[in-house]
Amino acid sequence: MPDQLSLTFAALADPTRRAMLAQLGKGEANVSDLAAPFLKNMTLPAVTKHLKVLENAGLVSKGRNAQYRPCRLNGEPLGEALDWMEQHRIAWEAQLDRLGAYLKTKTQGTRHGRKK
Amino acid sequence: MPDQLSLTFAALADPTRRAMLAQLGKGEANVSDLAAPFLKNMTLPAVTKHLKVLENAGLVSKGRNAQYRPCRLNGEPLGEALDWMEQHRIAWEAQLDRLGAYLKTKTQGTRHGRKK
DNA sequence: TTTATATTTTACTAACTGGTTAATTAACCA
DNA sequence: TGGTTAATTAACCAGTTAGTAAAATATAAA
Repeated sequence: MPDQLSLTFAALADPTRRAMLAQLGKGEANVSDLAAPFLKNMTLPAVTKHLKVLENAGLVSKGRNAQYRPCRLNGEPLGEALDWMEQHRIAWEAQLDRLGAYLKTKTQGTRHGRKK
Repeated sequence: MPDQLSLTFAALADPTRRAMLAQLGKGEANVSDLAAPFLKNMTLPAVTKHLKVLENAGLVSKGRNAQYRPCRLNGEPLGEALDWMEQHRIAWEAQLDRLGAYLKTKTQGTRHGRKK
């Protein structure tokens, strides 16, 4: 049984699932709404499976409304994954500094503006 | 051939690999240095394979020094993954707001330092 | 009650993952 | 030269993943 962080990252490791999450970020959606953009490329059961991965990772929860299953985002595990990355970002960048690379061109401006 | 973002998240979806990245964040390390903390749980070829996943995702690059293979972090794809998450964070949190949930109980304090 | 819509389940693939042991390559050291 | 250390490769296995087609379930609508 993998840890939560691994479940979350694994769930993110697929463009279909990332797109579904992005759409859910705009609000609740039924399975067929979520599936619509992908039905050119895959069948509905395939989408159901992706959704199941997102559910098992705790990123999405599904309700019931008649024959519909309205899905909504659960941001918490995503926040934990983001935390992990933020927590190590400093070290990566330090590593990059050691190579004298990327930082100037990539992380200026607002990108990771958080701290305090 | 999966996209870079998927490769990156897939590489992160394993605690051994995350630990290796964390160690590399502190500086270069040879394969056996990287392997040391895990040799109670797995063999060296297993570590080599994990390292290969990190290399294929472009997160780690390996040099040569005599019989050693000094590995170092390449933070760039990690930054891209972080960007993706940051970019969608707002939407997740908006979604949470809509439910009036979690934020007060879960993210008070420093975690996702966001507005009042 | 029948029919249509929304979604899931089942059963089946092919490919990938994460691990193993044993053998191999590469470079140093005596 | 022979031996040791560092790391990879090869061959194999069990379990998971991502997809399919076809059947089943659940609810609404006529």
